Amino acid sequence: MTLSVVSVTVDLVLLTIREGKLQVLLIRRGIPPFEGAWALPGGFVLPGEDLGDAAARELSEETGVRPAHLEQLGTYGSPERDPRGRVITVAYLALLPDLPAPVAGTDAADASWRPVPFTGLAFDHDRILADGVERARSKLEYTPLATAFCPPSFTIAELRAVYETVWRTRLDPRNFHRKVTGAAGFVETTGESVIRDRGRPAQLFRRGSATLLHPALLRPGLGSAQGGRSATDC
Amino acid sequence: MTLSVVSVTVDLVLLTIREGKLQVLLIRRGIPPFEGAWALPGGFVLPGEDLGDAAARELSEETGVRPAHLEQLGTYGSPERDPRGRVITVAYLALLPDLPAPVAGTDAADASWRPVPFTGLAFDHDRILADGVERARSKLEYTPLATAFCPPSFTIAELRAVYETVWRTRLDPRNFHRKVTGAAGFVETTGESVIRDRGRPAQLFRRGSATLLHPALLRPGLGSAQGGRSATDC
DNA sequence: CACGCTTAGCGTCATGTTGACGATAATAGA
DNA sequence: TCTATTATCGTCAACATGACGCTAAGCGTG
Repeated sequence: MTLSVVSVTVDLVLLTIREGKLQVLLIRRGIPPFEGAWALPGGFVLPGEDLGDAAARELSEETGVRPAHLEQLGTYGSPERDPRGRVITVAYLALLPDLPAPVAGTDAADASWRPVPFTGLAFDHDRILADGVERARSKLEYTPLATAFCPPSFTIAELRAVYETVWRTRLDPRNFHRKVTGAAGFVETTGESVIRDRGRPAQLFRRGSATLLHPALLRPGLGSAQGGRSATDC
Repeated sequence: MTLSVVSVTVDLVLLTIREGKLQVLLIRRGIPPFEGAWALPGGFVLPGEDLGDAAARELSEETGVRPAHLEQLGTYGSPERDPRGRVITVAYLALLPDLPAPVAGTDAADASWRPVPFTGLAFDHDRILADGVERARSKLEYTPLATAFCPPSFTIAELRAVYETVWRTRLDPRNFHRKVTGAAGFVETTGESVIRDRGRPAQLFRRGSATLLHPALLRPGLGSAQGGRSATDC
């Protein structure tokens, strides 16, 4: 049996909502291949390092934040994906609130948030980014992960803005309010209230303890069609 | 930056339903490490071979069947998972009908179907198997993948037996019939009918064209609890 | 300070989905 | 023919959903 020796990297799809748009953290590559192109942040897995630890380390290096949520997205290993040789990458997905410090101490050439969709990335990162966005869209349906985009306390309207931004849809504020407050463990009230724009003050909420939404918040529109085939299908 | 050179394998979680039980294909290891222990089938990725291709090749080698469905399950890369050194594995999940030929030309010591749950596997395969079973359970909810366990044509009762076996639940035959025939594109009638056990003859169906079930068939019982944290979470 | 603008949050209603379960149909075997 | 057994259709109450009316509670302005 021929033993294939390869290099392994982790790449991060870091999503946030800034200026009302879904954005992804990209770095501009300072070295070949794809010098000057935008790419997902990432790096080689260190010897003796677990994959999830490598992803958390990269996340910390890039943003300085402790991840509210970091999940494995998929592994990409096409033989031609890296001109330097056989490099497979394990992609991770994280959802972050709008960070106060734009991008903390980063070792990359330069890093910045870019609105998605964004194409022309190095390697197969277009595909990885697309898979990450689709994963995020679908996870908002049946998990309370939308709160990962929010600060510790937030209003229902702000949570709704997360859904509207990620799903690129408009949701009825009254029905949304009913469903969010009705889903067990999604959010819990803090007792405080604030005035965000104009109008009546809104209650502040924090994340609840549920890990799964019941009932789920299904995306409107797509009756039974869609079914975006993901990279993990064969 | 220290470049970590590792070996990459693919491992397969092949699930089927035999004798009314959910079973997984295991091989008995003929060489160290874990000589004599049961393990998931798998092998090294060949140079120049894509990950999905490697999984499909292993599947073909083990079972001789063309996969009805083969999806990436996750990647496992703990530094201690293989005593021989740094080996990370990309796990794939396939759901198969009860194969006529038990296990076709296999190169492994010996291979056989074992009922799940089954523990004591080599490496971290206990974990991978558990993740695969949980993935299969959850995919039955919102995809028509249960038909992958069935032969080309099947009765509603046989499809229900798939759900009952995988979910370890009992389902109401009348409600199940209504939901399956009501979900657009799940199954389509062939016009034929057969007598399986005793009783009234049942219509035969084949898979429909849908890739997503609408509405979904949710597992009964688990109100909002569960939330099995998967290996891909961090 | 009254008025209108704006957003929050509650209520209503028709429709669709779900679980529980009754009723009937169609076969084999006694 | 009768009975056991399974398939399939129907009914009903409880709940979820989308569309949308209505009131509450702030602000700014004249």
